[in-house]
Amino acid sequence: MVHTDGNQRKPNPRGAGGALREEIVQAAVRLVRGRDGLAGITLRSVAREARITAPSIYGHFGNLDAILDAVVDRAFDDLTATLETARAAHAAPVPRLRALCRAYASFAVAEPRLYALLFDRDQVPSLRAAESKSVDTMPGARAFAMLRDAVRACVAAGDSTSADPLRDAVLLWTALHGYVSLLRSAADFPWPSREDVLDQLADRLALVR
Amino acid sequence: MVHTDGNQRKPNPRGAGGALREEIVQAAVRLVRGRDGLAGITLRSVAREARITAPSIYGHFGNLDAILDAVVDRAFDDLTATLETARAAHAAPVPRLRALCRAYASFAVAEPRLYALLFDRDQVPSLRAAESKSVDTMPGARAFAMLRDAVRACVAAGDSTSADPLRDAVLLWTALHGYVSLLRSAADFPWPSREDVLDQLADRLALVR
DNA sequence: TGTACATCAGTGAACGCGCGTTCACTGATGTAC
DNA sequence: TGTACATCAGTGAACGCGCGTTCACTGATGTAC
Repeated sequence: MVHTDGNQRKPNPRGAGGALREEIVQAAVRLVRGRDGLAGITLRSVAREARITAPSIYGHFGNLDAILDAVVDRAFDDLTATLETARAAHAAPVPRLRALCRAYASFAVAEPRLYALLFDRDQVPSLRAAESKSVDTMPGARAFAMLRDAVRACVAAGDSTSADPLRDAVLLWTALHGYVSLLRSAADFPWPSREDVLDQLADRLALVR
Repeated sequence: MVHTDGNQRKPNPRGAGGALREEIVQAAVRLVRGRDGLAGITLRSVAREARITAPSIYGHFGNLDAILDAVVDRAFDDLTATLETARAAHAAPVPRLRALCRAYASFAVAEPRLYALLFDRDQVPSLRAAESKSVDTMPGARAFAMLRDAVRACVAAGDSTSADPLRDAVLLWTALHGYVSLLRSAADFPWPSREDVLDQLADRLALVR
């Protein structure tokens, strides 16, 4: 007996095989968010979480990596949505840029294991490198594009002296990523306040006047 | 038969049980550096790499995490040594600071999986958080202290306008970490040249005149 | 100097477990005639 | 309207494998007498 209680899934109706695919992804998301993070994820553990048997996975995903790819796409969607909400809340370029930085950090702090899944994976063994995706089709492209556009808007409004907004957006992104990554792995470190760190990074790297 | 060839270890001499401990650590380092990184490491794989049987590990380490802790310490020693070499090569504060940044990035690029082991581990399930180490006793303390002192030296020499060198060293460290981490996980990204990124980060975050 | 014995360093067999994957199957639902 | 059948969605048993860990052991080396 796989399930601990007597509840038995009843199969999805005929045309709705895709519904289980969605349930599998959601189960994997729950496990990644959970205490063990990536370490606790196996094909069988995802099946248990989704309350199905392990072989049922194969109808929807070829292997565990395919499931994780779907989780990555989902997490990038969530990150992008978070940033879009922050962007919509501010019209002036500089407050908008700072709000994006805060939203980025908030997402990473609120969902540390989901965030780590996005960026802490070694890319070499995956297929993504071989596909040689361009920037525009990279999963995080929309998120980065928002940051880049926000820097450009600061320049256009005369609030930034940046001579190379694209490069400076890259600098800001790397710094944001480094900050939230180290917050997680070096939690004991005597960090300055989050607002201070984020505002200083944004002001200095985007060359805000 | 565990070994593929006929070579049989001959036990270390009486007082030299510690020699095997060292060989185990070195074997684990080789595996972490190898293609599979952390994913390929098990207690048995370490034993195979060290050409001993799995139970022999227990004479020297309680479990796999204890071995990895030793690998982390070793890697931090290597990182620190790399930084010390770079520091010794320059006397003037600003060139010295920039050299430290370049050395930090070089280490991370040359040893991506070893570097990831240092910082990409989730700290929560480990014992390190519970030990509540202070900054001074954190494994990477010496490395960070070098960066901090380099920023302070720039201020003392009038080459930096930083009003808070400690905080600005933190900013620089986070940015360096973010850069080398993303270099690994987003290798497809159209990165600006490494020299440009590193010099801009150092100049802006350490407020070099 | 000899010899019995303790200690050290590591081996080899065995265990139970969870894993990925395969295979034949079941039972409900839609469809052709 | 019936009924045979195909298809769909998922089950359950089984497999071989590598894992961590235990246990009794071996054989070399040092030590007490």
